[in-house]
Amino acid sequence: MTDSAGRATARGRIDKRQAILSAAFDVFARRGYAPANVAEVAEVAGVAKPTVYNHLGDKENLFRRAMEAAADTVMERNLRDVERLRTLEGDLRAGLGDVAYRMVQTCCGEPSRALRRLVHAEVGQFPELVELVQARTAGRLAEALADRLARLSLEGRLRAADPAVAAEQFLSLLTGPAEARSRLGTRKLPAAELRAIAEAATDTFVRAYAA
Amino acid sequence: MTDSAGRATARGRIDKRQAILSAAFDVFARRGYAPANVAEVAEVAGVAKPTVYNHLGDKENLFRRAMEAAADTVMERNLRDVERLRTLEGDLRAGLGDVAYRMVQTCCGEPSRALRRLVHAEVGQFPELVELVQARTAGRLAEALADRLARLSLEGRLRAADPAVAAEQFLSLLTGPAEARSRLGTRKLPAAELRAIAEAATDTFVRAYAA
Amino acid sequence: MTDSAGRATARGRIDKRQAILSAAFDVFARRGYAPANVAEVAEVAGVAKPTVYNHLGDKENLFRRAMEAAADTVMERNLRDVERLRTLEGDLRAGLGDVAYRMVQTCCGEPSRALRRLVHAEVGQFPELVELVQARTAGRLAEALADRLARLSLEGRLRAADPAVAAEQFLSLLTGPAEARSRLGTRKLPAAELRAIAEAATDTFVRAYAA
Amino acid sequence: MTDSAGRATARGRIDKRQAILSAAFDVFARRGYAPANVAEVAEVAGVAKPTVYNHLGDKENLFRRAMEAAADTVMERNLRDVERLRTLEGDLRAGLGDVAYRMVQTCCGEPSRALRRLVHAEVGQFPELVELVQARTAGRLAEALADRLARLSLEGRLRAADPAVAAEQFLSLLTGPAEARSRLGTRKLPAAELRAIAEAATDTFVRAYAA
DNA sequence: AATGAATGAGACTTCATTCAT
DNA sequence: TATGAATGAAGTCTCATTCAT
Repeated sequence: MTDSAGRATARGRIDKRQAILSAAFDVFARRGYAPANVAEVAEVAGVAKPTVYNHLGDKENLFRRAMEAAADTVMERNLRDVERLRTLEGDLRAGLGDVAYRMVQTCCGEPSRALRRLVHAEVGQFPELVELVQARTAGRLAEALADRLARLSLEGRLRAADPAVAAEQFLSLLTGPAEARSRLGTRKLPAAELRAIAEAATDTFVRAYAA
Repeated sequence: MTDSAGRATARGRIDKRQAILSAAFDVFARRGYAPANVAEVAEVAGVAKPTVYNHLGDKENLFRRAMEAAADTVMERNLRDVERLRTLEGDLRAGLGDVAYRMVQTCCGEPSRALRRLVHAEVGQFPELVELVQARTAGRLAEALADRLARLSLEGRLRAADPAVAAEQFLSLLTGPAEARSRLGTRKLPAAELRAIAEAATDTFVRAYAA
Repeated sequence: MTDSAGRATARGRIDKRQAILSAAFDVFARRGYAPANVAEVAEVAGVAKPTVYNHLGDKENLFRRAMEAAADTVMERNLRDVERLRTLEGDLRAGLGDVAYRMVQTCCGEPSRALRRLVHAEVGQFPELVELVQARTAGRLAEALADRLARLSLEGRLRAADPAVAAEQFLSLLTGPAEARSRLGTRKLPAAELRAIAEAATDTFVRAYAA
Repeated sequence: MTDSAGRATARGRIDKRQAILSAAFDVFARRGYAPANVAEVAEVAGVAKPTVYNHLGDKENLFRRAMEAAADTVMERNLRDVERLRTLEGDLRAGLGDVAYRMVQTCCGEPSRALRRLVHAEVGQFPELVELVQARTAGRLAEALADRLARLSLEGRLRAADPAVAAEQFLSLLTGPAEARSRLGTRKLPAAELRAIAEAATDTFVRAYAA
């Protein structure tokens, strides 16, 4: 991390910043914003407390940046799922069902849940996080999905309808029941139940939107 | 201790407890669990700090009881909406649409949103709240809705399907988009948008479930 | 405790006061002055908190009166031991040894220890308690012992010496080692060790004071 | 962190810790454990309240460490007195009397009294302090004294006897009367009375133990 | 006379944040 | 730049004591 003269390299600085942000999200996700303390973040990151302040200012900023970074990470994974939509060549039902299953899985994963939990929790103190995070996660997903659904409409495989609304509803049919059944992540959903949710959502969606 | 004096005292005690619980929910909803402080709860309730402790023990218990009480309040209002389902005599579409509109309204109201926000926020520290609150609010609503949908199936107005799943989906189609559009309550939804959400949800639901 | 008209009798009042004082000493002895709380005293006494205040004013006064009462109780038992000194008719060694044994036993008993502990503990806050309590316990004992030793001097069985000093020393030879060995009451002394202490004290005393 | 800066820092830390411990003993001795408050300790030590917590954890640990440190200090002074026993070359009576006088002086000094008072006071809450403190003060003194008395026995200047018991008794003859006369430190003993006590103790001891 | 309820004051402890090295 | 140490501010909770019945 240091060059021959002992000065920190740019790379080293960045690594340390990443380590801090990652540690911060870890701690915030476990404890929540207020109960989390900077000391623990520093400890998990393997640096001293003032170093956290040097890199990221105060706790609020640390939180914002950590959420941002986490949202980016989650988004990357989400987008990989959306890529699958490209392969909707064969049977519509089967294809959508497969994508749906992947999406519930992702949305029920710890990173997504933690992100969602924290955004909900701190919406009062950090209202801008809703935009910041949702835009990169659920919003981005809905957008990509809408794009694809529009395509399917044009291809005559779905009836004409506002693709944004359709996408929103499809996602709601997935995440709503998943959150309810998992009791907000308290109960781990068995794969079968997850698949059932995906199936039911797809079924309802196709019935309502098939051409 | 007896009769008029006794009843007055007991009533006074209960009133004070209610005042504290109401104040507590108010403060917790505004600040979140950790940042809320008992002093403010006491102030809002118009009592001295130790009185809060006398009545409700410690901060954790105060929180739990306040959430419970708030959930009861919200539930009562929710159930009034569900009553409307009885009047689904005429046009199915119109009837469901009307009920849907009322339900999004209720779910987007401050009490509901605050409750949901707090449950999400503190699910890590108070996992039992999910059951406690959801059972009285969303769960109760879904149940009542399921009952009614089952009836409609028997009457041949909806196709045969698991009414629990149908209810869950109907609610998801309402609350999912509402949460997304209102940015978790950050943005106040105009009545027109709320109605549009209700309409879209009803439309999709009827298409998927009509007999 | 109440007469036919329901008024508390004088006897009832006194009983209640005694109950409170006894409970108070019990609690103070267990917890110490500051950590003891009036609520527990009231509970042990089986009365309500304000009743304690009605009868005994504030916590300080409650403590003083409780100590006084406990000192009286301990004194009574001590004096019974001193009575034994009258029977010092036969062998001096044996007689003194017997009395010594009884005295260490008494001094190591819980009431005596608690009293001593509390006086030591609160000598800073309640300096007058030293006089008040010591006068009735150790002081009274020393005095009685001195009287008896003076008699033995006159009878020519002990050499001439200040009987007050002699008594003081005899008691010190008993209680000093007992306190040290029992680690201030932390360790329960077996009867054999108690007897050994009494024997050693008597032996030294007789060697030093025999005529 | 290295060399001069390092040593200075470490030394500074230690100094601060010592200052806190010393201040703590001061405050505890004046007020007792429970009434003492950490704020005053911090003030007396000239540091901020959290610094006390940084260095010593909580109040209980602060108390224990302060007692330990104070016991060490007292012990050092006690042992200097015991050293005097080496010079028991001339007249036994005179030599012992001299040592006795020094010992009562030490035992009646504020540090000793405060230590004793606190141990007595808190034996209920901190039972391990008895061992911890007594071992370093009275116990250590008794041991050293016993060693010396054993030597005197071997030299034929004292009769054969258990030196531990003899030492214990000698100390009891000194401290018992001193505590009684000073009313547990409430009354300041004039030098003459202190000397009289030392003389009387020595006299009795020599009569009982001289060869 | 006795009690359920209420409160003012204060204690311990934690934590975000800043110095000084 | 990174850190060990220090601190101001704040929060939970307890308790002696007093009202009102």
